[in-house]
Amino acid sequence: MTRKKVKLAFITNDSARKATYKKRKKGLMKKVNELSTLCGIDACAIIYSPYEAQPKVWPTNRGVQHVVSQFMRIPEMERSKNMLTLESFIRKQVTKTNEQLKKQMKENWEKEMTEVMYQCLTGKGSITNLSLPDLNDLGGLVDQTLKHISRRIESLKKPISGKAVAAADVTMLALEKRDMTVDNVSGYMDGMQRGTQTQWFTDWINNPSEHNLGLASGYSITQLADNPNPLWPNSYFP
Amino acid sequence: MTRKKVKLAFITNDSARKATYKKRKKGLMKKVNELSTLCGIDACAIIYSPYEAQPKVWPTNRGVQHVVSQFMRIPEMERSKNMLTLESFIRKQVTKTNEQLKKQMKENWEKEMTEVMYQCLTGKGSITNLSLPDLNDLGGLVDQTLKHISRRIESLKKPISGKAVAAADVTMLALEKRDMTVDNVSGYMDGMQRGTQTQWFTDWINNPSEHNLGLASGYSITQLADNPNPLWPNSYFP
DNA sequence: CAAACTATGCTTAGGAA
DNA sequence: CTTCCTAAGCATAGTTT
Repeated sequence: MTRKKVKLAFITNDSARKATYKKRKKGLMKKVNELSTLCGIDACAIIYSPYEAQPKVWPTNRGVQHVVSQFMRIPEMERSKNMLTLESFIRKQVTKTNEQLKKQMKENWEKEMTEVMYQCLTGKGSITNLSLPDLNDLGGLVDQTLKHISRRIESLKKPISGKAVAAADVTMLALEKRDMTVDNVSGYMDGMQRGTQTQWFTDWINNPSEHNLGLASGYSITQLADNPNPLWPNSYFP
Repeated sequence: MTRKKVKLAFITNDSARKATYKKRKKGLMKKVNELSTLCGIDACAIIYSPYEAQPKVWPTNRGVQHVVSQFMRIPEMERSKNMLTLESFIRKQVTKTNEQLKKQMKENWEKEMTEVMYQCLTGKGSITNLSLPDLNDLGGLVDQTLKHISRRIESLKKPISGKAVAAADVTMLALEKRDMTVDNVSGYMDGMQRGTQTQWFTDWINNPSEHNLGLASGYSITQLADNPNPLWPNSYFP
């Protein structure tokens, strides 16, 4: 029974690989729980394996349970103090989650544009074969952006009335556009691309690899992979 | 140098705990990579620690890299076909991400309300000691909701002009509210709580464990844990 | 197949620099 | 607070049941 130093490479033997998988998965699970318990932190592991239909996930739950039980265990007198701690904690969480939200919205928008671009590239009916709901979504994104820009511009000017009127104008304009027919909306989108998005689009055409297949521009794949909060998997096999 | 069998429990000594954390985190990282390499699978670990500002993540990258390289390797002639596949894939991703976005927004909202509630509970100046930016955020959430509701109501009525006018009204109202003083906004928020959120708050007071400390109501902890794409962790130590 | 076993190599607690 | 060191304790490859 002489065991060699295991070579860190894919195990070609199917049964041996599965055996190793099972053993190491168990070990990894144990390690995650130990780290979580010993250091009082939240941790989880996610394993996408062909051996199990669903990706295996181990959140420890401990964190949540601990927070709840600990909070309930302390005397009423001291809760007030802890509440403040909890409160500031929650506020941090809110800020953090809001940042994630922004990132997601940006990603979403870029993905939608990429979808349209693929359709243009393949010439498959260009934008007219987009579903009506999709077009509405795109329209929504566009007028959201317009609104945002208008507000920022107008917020540099003083009068409140001017503010409201400007925002209202944009809203009306946006709603008007949203009510256009499919064909009209297509034309509208074409206009948008020429006006605002053509540059990015052209860049993408000329050098698609640099734009990471529709991932948010400004994020390289490496950066995305290092994202501390990945929505894993961000990619799949097409 | 006699080492005892380590007791599997929270390490109270701060420096010892941090040392253990660092060592074990490194070890866990290695284990995850080994499992991934040996068995040819995707795996990642997420550790939410107080020792690092951002949660530490190790996605294997393998999935993403494989997708990209495979796509780039196929002949130009066939790309068009794959693009369509990719396109439908992207569309699915967009839908998925949008659902997550909704969940996050819901979570955010509940968290914000929880924060306000804690302040009310502890009586610490009720809402007046919220920072001005925070109040603006809250106001933003409120007028976003108002806008959304108004749009849905108005979209049931026919005329385009009516639509635009209603949205414009809401926008103006929202902007007006946003421009109120801190004191006025506090009163405004108080009104909101009494009117809409008191029930949830009361339920939470009576049975906090069922509400999971601000996690989106309707998600049990178990459900959240089984989510294949968890934004882990949703909780921390206060 | 799965479970048990066990020698070997790896991880890591505790101390030292 | 690091980094390095070492032995105790653990994980697990290969084998047997």
